Amino acid sequence: MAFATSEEYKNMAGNFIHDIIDEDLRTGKHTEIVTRFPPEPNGYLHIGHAKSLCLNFGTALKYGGRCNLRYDDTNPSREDVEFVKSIEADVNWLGFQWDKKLWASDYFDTMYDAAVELIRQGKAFVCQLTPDQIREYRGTLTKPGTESPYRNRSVEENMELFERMKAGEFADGEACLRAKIDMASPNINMRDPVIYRVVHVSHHNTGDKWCIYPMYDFAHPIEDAIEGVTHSICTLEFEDHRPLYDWVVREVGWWSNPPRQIEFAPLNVTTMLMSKRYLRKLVEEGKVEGWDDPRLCTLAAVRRRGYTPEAIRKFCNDIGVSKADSTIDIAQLEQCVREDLQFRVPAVNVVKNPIKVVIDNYPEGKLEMCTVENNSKVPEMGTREIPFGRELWVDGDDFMEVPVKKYFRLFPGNEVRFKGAYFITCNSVEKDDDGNIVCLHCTYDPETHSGSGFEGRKVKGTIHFVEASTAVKIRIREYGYLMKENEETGELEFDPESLNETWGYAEPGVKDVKAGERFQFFRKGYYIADSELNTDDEKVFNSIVGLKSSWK
RNA sequence: UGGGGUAUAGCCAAGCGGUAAGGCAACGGAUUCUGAUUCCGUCAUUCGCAGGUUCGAAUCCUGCUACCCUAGCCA
Repeated sequence: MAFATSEEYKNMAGNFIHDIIDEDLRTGKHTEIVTRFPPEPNGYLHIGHAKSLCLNFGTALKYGGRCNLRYDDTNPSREDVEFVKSIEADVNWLGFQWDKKLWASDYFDTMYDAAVELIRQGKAFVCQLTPDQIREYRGTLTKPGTESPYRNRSVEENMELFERMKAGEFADGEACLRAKIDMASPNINMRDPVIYRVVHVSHHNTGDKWCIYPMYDFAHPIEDAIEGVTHSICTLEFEDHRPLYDWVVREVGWWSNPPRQIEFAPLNVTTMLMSKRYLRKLVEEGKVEGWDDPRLCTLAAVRRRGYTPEAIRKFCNDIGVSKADSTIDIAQLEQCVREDLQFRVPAVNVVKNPIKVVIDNYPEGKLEMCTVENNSKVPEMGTREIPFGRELWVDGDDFMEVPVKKYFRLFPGNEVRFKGAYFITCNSVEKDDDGNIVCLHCTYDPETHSGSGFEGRKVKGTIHFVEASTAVKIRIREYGYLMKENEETGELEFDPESLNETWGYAEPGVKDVKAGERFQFFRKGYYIADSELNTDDEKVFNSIVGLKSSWK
């Protein structure tokens, strides 16, 4: 496993969060930087989480600090430890190591004590309004709320009631603990927010010890404070909650140097939908193969699709961090993937929509081996031998019966280089009765073999081929992305045609490829041997990203 | 209609009173036994709009406008 290095982040372009940290370091407010990544275990991590991961772990790496992985498991009714394994695998795969692995539920005792402390100070009360009533009493965006009739209970009464809540004497929704702040606040989060609720559900970690659970707004600042988190980095939607976050750590009063919440804009990528809710729906409705369907934006999916952690980290560094709403073009992500792959992935000859070529002046039955580079940019990756013979397959895109202008691959009367082999001239096209191409009749020039130093004449085009008698048939799964723009509304919607299966031939060497190996298919882009579907008999490749091509 | 946020190129994004970095995309051109890669070049007289302060404003002030978030006992 190749973990991210501090080098990778030390020199990263500054962002406004690091400006704040630099200032805190300069003034001596902090000497060590502590961050955290706090997923709720209720789904798979996706590309959007990758940005948060890179920010939190990257910041810790940059400043030589620490970053904890902490599960925000304060609501037992919607979490599932099933997801824990995948979350940890994904964090590690992306290349990050947590300092400590923690659970919010480990702090339930402390949180309970903190709630009692607020009650003792007269800053929290047990409310027995129904959920509907609480909503009515809360007021609206423009109208202030009204105070709960239970707001002015005595400390003793609140203590007793809260104890009874804990003891299970109330059903779900019959009572809750609320912070006593300000029902007239223009910030709705400050209108006596609920901080503890009754949930009679067994918790994966604490079992049936509790039937009351803290709300996010109360729990999160306490979790951060307990762990000594210095900078609690989260997305923009929590900006309005910051006053409450600060209120909790201040009023509980147990921490002298409490954490600071800083918000950044969440990641959006064109054609990728980051909504966990929607992802779950697609999985449950069977519209996709699972959480790791390569069309999805989950880390498990892009891993299967063939993206590398290095490419994703580069992407996250490249896009920067700000508070402006943004949608990054998928092309930027794909460019990072190509950039990373091009120096570490070998090429393999593969043809799609194959067309048969017969070299009429080449001896029948003869096979010779041609030497080709595994990666033209990395000589250390060596060479391999591929067979050349009388009958070959070429890619459907490499032949045009009637060439358009500036097309310099195969067409009747044209001579091209078969990469690693000879100059080949296309003489005629043989067709069946229906007009379908049977084969291309060609001739080769024995003097033009690769490496022979032949300089007699030049050709403009170089194409690749697969020798027919040794060719391996392969299945190719070309993944688009899950969503496409509706042409009328412009809205993103599920694209049922985002998976296209096709087939082709590859050079014999692919028999030995192992699941998960990546290749550059000549002129076709980058592919990965599918780790789920690959068998000894059938090689299946998933598309990663296409090659750029200036020729249309 | 309250409160909170954000506006710099097609998409991101630096910039913090001294005359608009960088990346992606696009477009030219060179090299290439992959129309890839690589390489060079072009791409904001202007920073949402309107005023003001200043020798000087994307940066400071005033007033607008647009978009996002926000009324869970979710996180």
